[in-house]
Amino acid sequence: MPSATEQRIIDAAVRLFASQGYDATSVQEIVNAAGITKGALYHYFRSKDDLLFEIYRLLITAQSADMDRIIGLGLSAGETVREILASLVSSTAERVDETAVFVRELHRLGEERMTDFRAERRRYHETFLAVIEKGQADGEFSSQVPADTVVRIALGVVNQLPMWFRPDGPKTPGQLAGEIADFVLAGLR
Amino acid sequence: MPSATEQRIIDAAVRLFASQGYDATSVQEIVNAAGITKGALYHYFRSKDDLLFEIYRLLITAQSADMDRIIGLGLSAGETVREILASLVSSTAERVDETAVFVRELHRLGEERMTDFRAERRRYHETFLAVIEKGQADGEFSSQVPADTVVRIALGVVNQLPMWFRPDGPKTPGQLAGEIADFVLAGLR
DNA sequence: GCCACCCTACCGACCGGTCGGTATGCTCAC
DNA sequence: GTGAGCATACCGACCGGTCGGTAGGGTGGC
Repeated sequence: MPSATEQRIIDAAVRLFASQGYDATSVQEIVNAAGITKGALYHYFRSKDDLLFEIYRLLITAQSADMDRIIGLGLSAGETVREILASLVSSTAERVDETAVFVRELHRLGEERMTDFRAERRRYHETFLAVIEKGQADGEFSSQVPADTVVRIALGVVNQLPMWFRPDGPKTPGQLAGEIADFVLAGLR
Repeated sequence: MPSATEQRIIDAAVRLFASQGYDATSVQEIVNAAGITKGALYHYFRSKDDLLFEIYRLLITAQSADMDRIIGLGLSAGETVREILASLVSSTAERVDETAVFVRELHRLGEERMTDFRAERRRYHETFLAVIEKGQADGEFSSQVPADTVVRIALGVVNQLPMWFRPDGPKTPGQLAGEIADFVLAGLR
């Protein structure tokens, strides 16, 4: 469990990285925004890169846990797809800054961490894929469009969400999640 | 029309920006990759930012021209949507690096250029939106999912394309374009 | 024919400033 | 007293951009 100071560093970093980008944000700006000093930051994080990676880790961990929980419910393919999308859209809408940083700065991951990340994403991807393929095999979904393309489309929208979603916009995360799920499921009939 | 040297600068910059990010790429790296010197680069571009903006400009100009051309064909809503997606997916697949830079470094645009860009994107967005709304009004498309959400989904996939599309992958840009168009149109029935 | 003049294209050493990171030491809870 | 939790001062590397200069080709006056 992170200390209060650690949490403030992460919060400040996420906000700044999201609005300016990782490289354009100096460590000094982060510590100023967090109301601490460099000494404190380097007490908790080994490097600026480590701080970025910690943001990734928190996001990925939460998403994977959500996915596993939903799969565990044992719903039908259609209901599972709806639940996954609803949960993903909602959690992404609530953490737009984290997601924006994540999507934009992914390429900064070093070789080793990139490998780890790809493995985790692949697992996530294939879990989702399996749900759709099962739905297709059972005749619940149409097989007109390959399952992997459907997954790409569905996850693509979510990753792009930070580009246009605004918390003060006309639609609540819940509404949006419903509309997106409706559309994806309509495409699978 | 850009000179050969200018073109080499742009090509090198696109490649480096795509693989490392804008800030992480130094001007020196660009000129080394292009086989020229800093003097030459600053002879053609006023700043590193200008170079980035030129990359955006080329991409946006081409996309808008494609869209206008397709609208001008006077096809049905369904055929228009298919044509727009096919052309967008294909051109994006052919210029993954440009698109990756574009999506990732958008936030670096200054105030004025950002305003210009938003106006152009809005125009693009609303042209696409109008096609879908017309299809819905004519009864060619279902109105179950709001047209703006459909547009968001469709354009979202395209922007995410650089994240996973590989030219040496199993699917050609044409196949992919077809599958994506199929799925979007299936969701609109 | 030729030379003075100029212009575009380009070179590369250099500068002011910024940045990530470190070294050192204080302080206070246990 | 001792280690976790910080603050402060500072370092060296690097970066975007500048600037004085050059190479070479075109052009017009004679």
